[in-house]
Amino acid sequence: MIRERSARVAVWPRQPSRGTRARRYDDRVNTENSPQQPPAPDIDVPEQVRVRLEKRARILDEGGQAYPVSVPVTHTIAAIRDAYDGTLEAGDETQDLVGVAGRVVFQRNTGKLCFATLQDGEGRTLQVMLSQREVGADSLAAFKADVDLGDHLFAHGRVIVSRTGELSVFADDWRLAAKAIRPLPALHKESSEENRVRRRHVDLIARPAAREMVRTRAAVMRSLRESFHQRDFLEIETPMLQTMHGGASARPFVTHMNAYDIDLYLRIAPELFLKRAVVGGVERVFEINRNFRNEGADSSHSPEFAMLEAYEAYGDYNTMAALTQDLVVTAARDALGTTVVTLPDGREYDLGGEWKDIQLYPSLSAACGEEITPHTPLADLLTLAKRADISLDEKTATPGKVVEELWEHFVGDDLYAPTFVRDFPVDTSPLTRAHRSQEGVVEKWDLYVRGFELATAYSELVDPVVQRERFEQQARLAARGDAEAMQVDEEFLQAMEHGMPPSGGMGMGIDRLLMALTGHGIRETITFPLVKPRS
RNA sequence: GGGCCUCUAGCUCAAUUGGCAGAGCUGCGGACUUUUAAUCCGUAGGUUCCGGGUUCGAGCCCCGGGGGGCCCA
Repeated sequence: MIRERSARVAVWPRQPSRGTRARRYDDRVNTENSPQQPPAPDIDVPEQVRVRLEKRARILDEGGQAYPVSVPVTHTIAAIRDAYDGTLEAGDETQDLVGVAGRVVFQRNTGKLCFATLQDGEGRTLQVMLSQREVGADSLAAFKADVDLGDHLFAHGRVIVSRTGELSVFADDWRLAAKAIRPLPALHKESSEENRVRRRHVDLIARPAAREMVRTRAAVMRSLRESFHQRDFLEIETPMLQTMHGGASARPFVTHMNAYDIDLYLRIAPELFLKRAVVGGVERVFEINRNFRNEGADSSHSPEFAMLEAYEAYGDYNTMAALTQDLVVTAARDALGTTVVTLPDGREYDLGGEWKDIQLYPSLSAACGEEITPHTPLADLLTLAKRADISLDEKTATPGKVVEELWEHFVGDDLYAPTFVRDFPVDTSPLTRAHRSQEGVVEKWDLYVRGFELATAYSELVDPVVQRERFEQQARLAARGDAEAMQVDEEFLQAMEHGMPPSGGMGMGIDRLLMALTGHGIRETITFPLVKPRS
């Protein structure tokens, strides 16, 4: 059995506070619950933390509990609100006894009658009233001495409504449910975005929008899975640690496996494994899981992000379009209750109704005023890019890459209402089959919402010979210094050689779906995004 | 990668031309039996992100570094 060293905070007996210097403690000292351990002078402790540590120690000293194993809760805050809100008038008292617990978010301690507002995880609140007449002078004094903002408090008593109309538990008994050592931030002021992200646990206590985002995200995940299950898709988990990186164009993270002494890649996409599952007969398959890309981090990119991929045998990029539209619209209805998204700036767009459907080359030609086709020479495209002030790495530039850059610059940013953009260049889509009727393009669409790419889908390339050629092309790109190019995945090619049925495949960024549905940045949609450590 | 902005008490923010580092909330002590961010009186709380420099004197000016944000690519 592995024993982990427990990290406990050393607490010392009450000392007279003298001077203005912050006290210190050493959180590496294992004191095994002893409040008698002397402080080790190592780390500064703010005054408020010191005071609360002293309260904890005193409570333990006096034989009380700062962290009881449980408290006898009989009702949730929500249950009491639901049962009594609107049924009682100011001053009404019931004989209904309840035991309730929550975090203390406001305290109004008057002389002989104290008020505390308890909050649950959803942000619903309930007032507790503690009267000296009801609980006794000693108990009320202890309440004032022991309970701080941020503590978890348990109260037992009758359900009443105060004279000013606030639904309350009129306590006949109370206990500390868990003592908070760190103070809450000021609840009526917004924290800085950095603090919100770095200390999301505090953000979730303090900010309703943070709580809502977590719940919206959960509702979206649940909705997506439900939509897939209704269509008889199976959910599987494919490897996150891969010996080759492939399935997308992106720089991978590299890690090392000691047992085999080999480098492994954190996956950039689950695509190749999901296709192997389709070859093996899992004909409707999806996965929702994390991808990792070793690229920049900004307001729309995170190095670690949640991805949905789905494959359907005997489907194509048209069936995937219908599927995707339904997934998104259903998720909006399930999570928001409407298909109309209202952005924080007041802007609105509707995910319902018909979605726009445009083609890449014609829409680019119209936007930049020049005819651009799959046959437009690279040199002409580069000239256009230069004129539009788009800087490119000419060493690794291909016609398709430049066309996509041009398209994003001239068209992509303005697409707020959902729009499918169809039929992409061949050389940027090595896993996609050639278009059934148009030369020089592949059957691929990108879905744009709110100015960014939300999803992409292909009629999948299933010809193993063409697939091998495309990989070899990628390998040549890699040799020219393109770090995003795919490697030749022999395992995957052999799987394809066993025969993959004609299929449609789709990938969607889950974080981006949340961004599209809520209008917030990616760091708000991810509960605990990666943040740069402080030095 | 480039440009611009930003970092001050636990939290949110001030600080005039370079001239004694402040407020509100939180904390601590006191008063108060119907409060809603309770109120009132008193009080404590600082490595002004870090390291250099200029200056009689730097939160402020200069150089370098770090964190964060926005815009561009």
